Amino acid sequence: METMNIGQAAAAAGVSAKMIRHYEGVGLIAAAARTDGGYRQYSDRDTHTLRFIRHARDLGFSIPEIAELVGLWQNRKRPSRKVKALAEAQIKALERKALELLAMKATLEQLVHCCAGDDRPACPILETLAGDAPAAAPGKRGGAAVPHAPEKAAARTDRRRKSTLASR
Amino acid sequence: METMNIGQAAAAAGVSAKMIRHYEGVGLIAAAARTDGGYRQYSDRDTHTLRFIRHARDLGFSIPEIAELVGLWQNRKRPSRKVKALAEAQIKALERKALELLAMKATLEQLVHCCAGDDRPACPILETLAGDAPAAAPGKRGGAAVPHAPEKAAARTDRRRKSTLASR
DNA sequence: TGTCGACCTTTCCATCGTTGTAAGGTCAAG
DNA sequence: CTTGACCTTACAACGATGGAAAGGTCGACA
Repeated sequence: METMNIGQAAAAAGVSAKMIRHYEGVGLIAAAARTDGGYRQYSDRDTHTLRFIRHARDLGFSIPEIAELVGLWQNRKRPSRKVKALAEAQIKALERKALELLAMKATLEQLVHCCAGDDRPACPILETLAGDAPAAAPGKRGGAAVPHAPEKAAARTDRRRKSTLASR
Repeated sequence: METMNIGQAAAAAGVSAKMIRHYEGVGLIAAAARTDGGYRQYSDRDTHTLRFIRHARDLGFSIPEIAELVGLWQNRKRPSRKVKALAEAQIKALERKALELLAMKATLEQLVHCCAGDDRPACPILETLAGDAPAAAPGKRGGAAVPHAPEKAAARTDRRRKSTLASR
C-alpha cells in the first residue's frame, strides 16, 4: 500500500474522500500527484498527515488553525510554546461556547421548571418568551459551530434617524 | 408608533431588518402589509411577535422550532405539555452539544498539561495528534451550531470493497 | 473485444443563521 | 431639485460537510 487512490487514503486516514479534495482545494494539503488517468496518488506519509488533520479537526480546530498546526508539526525547529498557545486558545474558545450553551440550558431549565406541562394552555415558558426580558444572554446561537467567533457584536440593528415624532 | 417601517420594527424588537425579511421569506412570519411605495409596514403587535422570535432564537431554537413555538403561543387552546416537550428537547440538545465541547476541551487540557511550552521543539501535543489514537471522541465539531443534530454518524468514509489483496 | 461496475474526476447545490454588497426606488427635509 | 437616510430586491459569503449530477479510468470477466 505504498501508493493509493483517494478512497484508500480516505479509509486509511478516517477522512472522507470528499474532504481530502476540499483540503487540497483550500490549500490545507499540497496538490497530490496524479496518474496518467488523472487519479490522485497518496503515500503513507500523506495518510499520516491526513490523520493528523482529522485529529485536530476532532478537537474543534478550524481549517486555518489546522494549517498552522500542520506547519508547526512539520517544522523541526518549532518552539513548543507556539503549539501550546494554539491549544490554549482553543481551550478558551471551547469553554466559551460550552458556557454559552449551558447558559441557554440553565435558562430553559428554569422555565421548564415553572411549566405545568399538562393539557391547560397556561404556560410560563411562552409568557417569558413573549415578555420584554431578554430571557437569555444574547450569545450567538447560530452560524459557525465550534471554532472561533466572528465578533459581530456592535450595533446589531439599524438605528432610525430622527426618532419617533414627525417621521411620516 | 402604531405603524412603522422595517428599520423601526427591527430596532423595537432587537432583530435586524435583514432577518425580518428573511423570516418573512421562509414563512416564519406572515408577509407584512406594504405602503404604496412598497415599504413594509409593522404594528406593535408585529414587533411583539418579533421579540418572541428573538427570545426563542437566543435560547438556541432553530427556525422550524420557533415556528412551532409561535404557533403554540398564538393558539389559545394549546396544551402547555407541548411547549414543555419542545423546551425539554432543546435542553437535551444543548446539553449534548455542551458536553461535546467540554470533552474536546478536556482532551486538549490533558495535552496542554504535558507540553513544556518553551523554545524547544519537543511537543506531546503534536505527537498525540500525529499518533494513531483518536485523540477525541469523533463528535461532530463543525456544521450546524446549537440547534438539533443532523445525525450523520454511520460509515463516515468510503469503505473499499474486497480490501487490499487482489482487488482489481 | 466488449461490457460491467467500482472507483475516480469536476462542478454545482444544500445545510444553517446571519451579514455584506450591489443596484436601484421612496420619502422627507432643506 | 438635491441630498441622504431609508427602503426594495437579488446575490454571495461564511464553516465544514454531504449529496447529486455527468462523465472518465481501470481492472476483471465472458
